[in-house]
Amino acid sequence: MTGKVRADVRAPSGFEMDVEALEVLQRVPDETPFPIQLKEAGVDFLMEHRHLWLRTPRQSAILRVRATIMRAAAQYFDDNGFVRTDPPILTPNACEGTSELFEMDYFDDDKAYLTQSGQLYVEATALALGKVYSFGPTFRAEKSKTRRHLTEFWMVEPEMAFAGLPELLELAENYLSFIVAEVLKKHLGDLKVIGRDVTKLEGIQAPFPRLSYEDAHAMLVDAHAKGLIETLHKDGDDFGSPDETYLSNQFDRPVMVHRYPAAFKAFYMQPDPEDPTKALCVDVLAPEGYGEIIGGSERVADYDLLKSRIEEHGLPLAAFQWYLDLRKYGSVQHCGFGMGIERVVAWICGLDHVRETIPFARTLNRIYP
RNA sequence: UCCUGAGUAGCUCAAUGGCAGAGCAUUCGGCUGUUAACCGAAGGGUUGUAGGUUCGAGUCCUACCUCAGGAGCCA
Repeated sequence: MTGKVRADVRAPSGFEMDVEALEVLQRVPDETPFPIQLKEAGVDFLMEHRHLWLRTPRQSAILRVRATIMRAAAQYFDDNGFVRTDPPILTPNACEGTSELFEMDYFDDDKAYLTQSGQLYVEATALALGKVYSFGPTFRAEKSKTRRHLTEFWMVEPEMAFAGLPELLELAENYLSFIVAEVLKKHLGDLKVIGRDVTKLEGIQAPFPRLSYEDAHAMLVDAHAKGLIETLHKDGDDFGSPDETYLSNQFDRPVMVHRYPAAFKAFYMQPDPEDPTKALCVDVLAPEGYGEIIGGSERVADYDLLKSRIEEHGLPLAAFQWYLDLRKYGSVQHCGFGMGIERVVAWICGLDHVRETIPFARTLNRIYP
């Protein structure tokens, strides 16, 4: 359509266009009308028509916000001395275990796996370049059917040499604050279309609350005594989803839970020198029940300790030889975290499910379209 | 893998064990300052699949399939 735009108080937008010419580019047959109505529809139907669902105002708005989040997620690091070093997507071994990987044949005799994290590789580039990050798709073959899980999702992973947990916490809170600010700067209109309460985002500014595992445990015991959560948290156990939801709901900005028991954490996490049963790690829990959006830690820098950790976890030493080399030839303190883009988009947009945060979500039961 | 719930018209949903319906969409007619319009009419069904109980099953029973979101695990 072409024509002249004029102001008109009767129009909701304040403007009307007087059409002077109209050309039909394509006529959709009446018998097969456009399948998506601006009415309520079921999840299965909408996902089956994801390629057309994208044309609705709300879905378009979400993808515009996602694009800004992805740009901001890279820009912050680019502007702060980090070098982008993307790790391989095809990997020879698991990062932390082998149970949840997508496996494929790699030519004649070998197996390859789709990466579930680039972390081990960015440790290598960090020890070469200082401050680095990676940003790309990752894959988990977990049979998780929840509003927070995709089998294919995008992760951004910074890694810093000569830095430890305190620096990592600062990085995380400044990083998230920057991303939220960028979205608020550019997408108030889109957030309105999405129906997001932006007052919840305006307060997302560093510093973020810090909560030790011990203090978090105490809060959960207290909450259970008051009947606010069903199951009693046992000291020394990991937090369950309901625990994390409760904890995050006690704060109006992301809460950084640190120093979990090393017993149930990954083999590469550095023990706390003040209490070696704890790991120098952090989970950042988003507000409003959106769960863990960042997980990170200081890494084991010592060769012998790392080697014994690998053995304790029953992992094949041969596969980690190169990773051990990083400790053999000039090892220094280093740390990093991984942030799941889709969970951040879901949180910032206030969505019910991460499947709306990515153009074509891959989930346990769907790989079409 | 486990738990819970749901499968009825293109979509969203009704229907005490007793004639399978409504709104939206589609078609036709009317109306209209509309923007998820409004008024009238029409067409549209193997009630997820396979068995079973019953005079009679969308409804009750069994198995299976599909989907949902929760647990576990994770970002």
